[in-house]
Amino acid sequence: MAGITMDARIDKASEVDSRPANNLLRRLSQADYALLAPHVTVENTAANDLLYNPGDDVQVVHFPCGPSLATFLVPNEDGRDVETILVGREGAVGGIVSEGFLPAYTRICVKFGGPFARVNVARLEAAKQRSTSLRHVFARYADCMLAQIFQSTACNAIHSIEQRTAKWILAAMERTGDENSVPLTHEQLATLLGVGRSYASRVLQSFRAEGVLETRRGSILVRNRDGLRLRACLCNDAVKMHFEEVLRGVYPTAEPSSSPVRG
Amino acid sequence: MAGITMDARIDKASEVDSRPANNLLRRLSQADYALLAPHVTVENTAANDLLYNPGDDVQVVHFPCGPSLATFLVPNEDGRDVETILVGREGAVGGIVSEGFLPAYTRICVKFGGPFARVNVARLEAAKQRSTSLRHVFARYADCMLAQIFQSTACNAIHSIEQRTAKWILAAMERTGDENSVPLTHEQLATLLGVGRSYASRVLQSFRAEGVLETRRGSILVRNRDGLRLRACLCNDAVKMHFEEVLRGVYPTAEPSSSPVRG
DNA sequence: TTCCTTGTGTGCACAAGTGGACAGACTGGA
DNA sequence: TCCAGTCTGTCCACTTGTGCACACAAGGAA
Repeated sequence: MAGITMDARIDKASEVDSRPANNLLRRLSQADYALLAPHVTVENTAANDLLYNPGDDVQVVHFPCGPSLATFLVPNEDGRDVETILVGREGAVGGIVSEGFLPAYTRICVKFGGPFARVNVARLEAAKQRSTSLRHVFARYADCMLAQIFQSTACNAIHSIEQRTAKWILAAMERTGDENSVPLTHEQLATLLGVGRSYASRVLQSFRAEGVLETRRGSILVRNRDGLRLRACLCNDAVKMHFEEVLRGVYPTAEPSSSPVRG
Repeated sequence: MAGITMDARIDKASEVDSRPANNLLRRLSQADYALLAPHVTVENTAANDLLYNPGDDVQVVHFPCGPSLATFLVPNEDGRDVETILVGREGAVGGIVSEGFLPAYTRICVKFGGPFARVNVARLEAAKQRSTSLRHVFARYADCMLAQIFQSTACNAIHSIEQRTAKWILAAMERTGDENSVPLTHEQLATLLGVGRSYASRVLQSFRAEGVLETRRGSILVRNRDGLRLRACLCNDAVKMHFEEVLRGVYPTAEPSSSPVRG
């Protein structure tokens, strides 16, 4: 514990690197993370795994790591779920706002499979009670998540399907860190936007005609990211700005945050 | 303080009645409310007063009382704000999720004027630190508010303007306690739904043709509430159910909660 | 009363999005 | 290698919603 400054710095750096690849967890101070560390486990998930169904007791917070992605689905009278927001390595799902032990309102679903860190919500709440700074990080993230949902509400009200399609693809790529592909069928894209499949195909077709992307069976390859940005609404950017104000460095940047190794 | 049981009971009842007419404040135990009471003030507002603009530091929690109504507006690139959720006497606005002292993401606007109770957010947070039960009431409300926004996101994605119009009118009436009128021009209705004015007029016209409502210059008179319910999506009900599970009795019922005085 | 502003009803041409259909193209597994 | 199931591109008729225009109605101020 009482190492010289240099050692402490090195310890801290390597300690952060050994944490799960989730920006929220990595944002915590060493002391704060130490409160959680004994209760953190990591599990692998596959696409379409369900983390919560409406009405489930929320007892575990899930932190997407690396390229994993979760979404909140709102069930609908026809049985069609509507996808609302994406959560990747910048955040967490489950009891973030409610502080747990309440019935889930939405369904939470793994969109792109991969590792998720898990912490029991009671352990997290206990840690929040012990550390103000830890509590604040989570309150700040809750605020960012709220911003994301608000923006999404507005976006669905007024932006065209073309804009929303482009937005969704960019948002997914930012979070996974994948520079140019999204593993998604037209059908899945249509469902998550809440639109008809044939129209989704047509939008992709128009993007393809303009050289913005290519389509493969089951995936979309982005060829011109700036072109896609031009066709997207600004909802992503608005949310990103709020993240930067409230939780600087947590929102994934375009540059892969992993290895800036040169040489 | 050390009165006999009977006196205490009477004290409590009258004490609740003397609180501002906000269901969240009235839901608090006497002890919890006592922590807040010294810091509660009540102010009158007029329609279109702004409580927060995006970027403002959130320092005060506002509790709509009686028929007052606030809305969260998401600013848009064209300058058109998009209205997202309504908050009436079942809730509060400002720092509910963020716990304050962060820049506001949305604009918060008084939709229908009237009294609002105000509490400094730092005072509220201090009270939450002292009382677990008080903290839980607010965490539960935050969860309900989140549910409301999620539902709104889904609603905007898939429900028709006719359904959303009916939903909005019903939601506003539930909250104000006004049994059959909503003070709104077609223009305002259109703006808050994010649609064109002429189409909003046409939807109202069709409702009128079916005997569901009448229109006056600047207000809408509901003639057949069940008919309106039939034409609305079920989003209101889904949110209401979550309120009942999580914060029973806080969501305003159809019956005016005020004076069940007989004789 | 008269004027002037704001709100309302409606017509029209057009854009956006739906939902069903179907042929052809991929791809994994037998 | 072939088959079956899924995914994709495109067509079509139709509904929903847009945006603009314009005449008329209501109601407060002078």
